[in-house]
Amino acid sequence: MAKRTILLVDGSSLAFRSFYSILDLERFKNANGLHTNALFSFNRMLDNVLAQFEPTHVLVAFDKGSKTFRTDKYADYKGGRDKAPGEFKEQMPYFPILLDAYGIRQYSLENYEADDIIGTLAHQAETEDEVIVLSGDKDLTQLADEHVTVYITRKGVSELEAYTPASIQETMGIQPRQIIEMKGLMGDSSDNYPGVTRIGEKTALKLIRSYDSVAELYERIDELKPSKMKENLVNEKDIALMSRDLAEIRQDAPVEISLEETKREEKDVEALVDFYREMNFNSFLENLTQEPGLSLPAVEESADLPEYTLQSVDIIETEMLPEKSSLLIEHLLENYHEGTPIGLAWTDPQAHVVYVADFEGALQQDDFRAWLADETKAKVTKDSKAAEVLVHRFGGELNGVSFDVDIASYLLDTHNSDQLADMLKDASLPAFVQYDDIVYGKGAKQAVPETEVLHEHLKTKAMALDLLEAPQIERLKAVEMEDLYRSIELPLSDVLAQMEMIGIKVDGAILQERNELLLERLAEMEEEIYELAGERFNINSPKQLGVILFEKLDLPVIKKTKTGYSTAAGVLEKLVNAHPIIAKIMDYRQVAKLQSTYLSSLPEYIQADGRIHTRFDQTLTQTGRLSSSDPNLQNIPTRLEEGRKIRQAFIPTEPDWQFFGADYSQIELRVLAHISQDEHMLQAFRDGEDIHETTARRVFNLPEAEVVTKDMRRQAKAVNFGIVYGISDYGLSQNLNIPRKDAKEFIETYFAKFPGVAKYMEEIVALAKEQGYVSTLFQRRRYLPDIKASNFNVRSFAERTAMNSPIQGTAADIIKLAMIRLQEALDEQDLRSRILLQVHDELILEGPAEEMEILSELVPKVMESAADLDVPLLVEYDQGNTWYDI
DNA sequence: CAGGTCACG
DNA sequence: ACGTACGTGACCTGA
Repeated sequence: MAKRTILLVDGSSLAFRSFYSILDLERFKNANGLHTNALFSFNRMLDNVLAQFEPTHVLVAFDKGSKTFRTDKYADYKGGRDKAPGEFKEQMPYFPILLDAYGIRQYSLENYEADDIIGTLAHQAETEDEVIVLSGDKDLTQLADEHVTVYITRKGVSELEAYTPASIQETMGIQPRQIIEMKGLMGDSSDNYPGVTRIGEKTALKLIRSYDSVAELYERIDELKPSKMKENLVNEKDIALMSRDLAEIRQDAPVEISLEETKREEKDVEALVDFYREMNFNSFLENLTQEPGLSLPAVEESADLPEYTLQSVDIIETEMLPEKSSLLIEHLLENYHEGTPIGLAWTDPQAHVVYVADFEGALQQDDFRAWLADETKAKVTKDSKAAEVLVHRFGGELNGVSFDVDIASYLLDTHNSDQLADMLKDASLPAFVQYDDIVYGKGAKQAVPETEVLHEHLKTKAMALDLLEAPQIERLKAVEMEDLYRSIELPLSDVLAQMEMIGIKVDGAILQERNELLLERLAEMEEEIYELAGERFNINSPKQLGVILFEKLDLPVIKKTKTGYSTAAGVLEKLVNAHPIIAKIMDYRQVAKLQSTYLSSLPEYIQADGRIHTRFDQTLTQTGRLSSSDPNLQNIPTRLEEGRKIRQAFIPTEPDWQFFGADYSQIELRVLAHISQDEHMLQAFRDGEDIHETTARRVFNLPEAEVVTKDMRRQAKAVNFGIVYGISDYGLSQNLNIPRKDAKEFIETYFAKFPGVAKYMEEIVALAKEQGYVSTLFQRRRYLPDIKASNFNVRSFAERTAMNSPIQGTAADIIKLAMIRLQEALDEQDLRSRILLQVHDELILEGPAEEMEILSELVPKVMESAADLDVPLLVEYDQGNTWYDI
């Protein structure tokens, strides 16, 4: 018989470990909302293990129910355990499917645990077999012998530690089988059986080393000197014998499967593909295609899908350009402001044709350009903003966008992916489109496939757009977001496209000059810091800095991170009087940030037109805000003067133009006043009061005549921020640098003084628990799957999010609406002024100096009237020659 | 590629 | 008792 390598896996233990090894429940969810973290982690571990050991035989054993012969003997066996979370349990039924697809046998046995199945089979192995036992539970190490090696997972399930008789002898000084004896004496807290009072691992080991076993210990109990320990041993003999019995893994369970039957079968690639598609495990899918000899089965096209024909065209005839169409501009660009798309496809949904063409070639044709620009020709798109920018960059204009599946998908659930296959599944359609990562690869391996493959992919994607529009509209209607979609998000996409295309002019020379200056300064600061530290080290490395501060200089440790000492700004602030090096480091950090993130990087984003074209992501944030990237122009420094100067490099397009900035004053607190209907807050805003001052006056119980000091206002301001964020005493105490108890009192006083706000906070959390989501004034939704989580931290986080999201999200809705109306007004009045940037609660425009007066009227008017709240919206504005000046 | 840090609202 | 303020993106370090 050929040598067998037999892998025996403790499925129950490893499934559970896998769950806790990736606790990102949000990210690991498939399109149906099923959590997939345990399955994913288990699968990854399985791949590693199969590759490492190349077993010829594999069996995965599972527990069967919670009733076993052990619970018969001791009712509390494994009692007192927390119930497995629902997020884990829902994944259990899928382990068998995964393992079946892998061609791996599974087994479970009434009244026995997985351990016993493994013990029994390991025992049946022949001497020439190599047996590998894999578990997350150290109890199984008792099975180790000459031909059985036990591997226990570490660090989640990512590492394996081998246990052999030799290694156990070395670390514990006993034989593997004696682990049972040791457990008999010490018990096991996780399996919840007792052991002898006051005997822990150390004592148990000592006794077993001397007496070999529990049985022998009691035979020779007289050899023990009288002691409390001896008394306990004598008194609790029954317990010791029972615990020993519970600890022993059976090697004679009535297992009805033979080792030979665990021979591995071929992977069932089709089943695995189905499984991975269902779970959205794209990386596994991709790996599968790269295994030699395997070809990915085509995604099945369901019978009830319309048949489309693919037509590749060079010369585009007018009859190929329908009244209504789905338009796909395919690109692999990280940043669509540079580079060239790899393809173009559009549909004729009536004729069931997908036309595929070369993007650049098509844009050189007048008929096609006219069709793109014709706003009466409706186009369903995916990421219309990118499409618009790309068409524009290649000499065309895109009008008539009637639908954007990315935006719809995002509104339906902010967690949704941008992959068409996922959207099809969400719409209960067959997911006949391949994932882009699979067709194109990802990272360094990304490449354009051969034409036939590319065209087929473009065809299915374009078809998907045709099919998705109707169901997505239906779903938007069903959740009352069609209005948000049509009145805000879709028109906003066009406004953002214009803003991105216009870009903002930047004087690179100013930045470069300043960059060199700061580089010199940094070098000097480094030397000073080395001097004070007494050695050279990398100041940018929190790890090295931690060693210097908290070991070498022995400064008090204020806070720890997962990996070591925290050296964050808040910590350094507390240490500033403890050592002169601290101030230098704070200074260094500030300058280094400016230098690396802004001064050295921004010039690289200046394109040939002398302008920076950021991208605004409209389908990313969980609250409805925009985000900006490559570069992020929403976090250009302003709070500190030194950083704020960077804004001097942002200049208007023409010498006689100016910037115009307008921002909402306290928009989030105004929204809160409106949503909560707190009478005091409403009154304060209606009376035009300074909200932080009013808050201070109420919280500190100041009579009319008394003045609110700066410090009172500062503290009240922090509380107001905290309220908007979903306050916690700890957070406030950190922010104000006050004891947690004081912060707690602060919050209680606040809620007593603003009972409407307190009521809102309670009600919104209750509502979130009831319906599973919260919404903004404009019906934008954020689902909060964790709102009922059993884990305190996870649940608390969701609760704060429930309080904050309607506020932040409503503010986002309002400014979005303002942007659309403003763009309309600018167009209508034929102004040359234009919107350049949005920074959450402010808009930055540029225009001819002579239009500034008009803007001073128009912009605040449009912004203030964007929403009709029960408090006025107030907009502050300014104009200037650079961004610094507004 | 994750974690720490820090820039913005 | 738990260990956090809400929402982002970019840079650096060091596995």
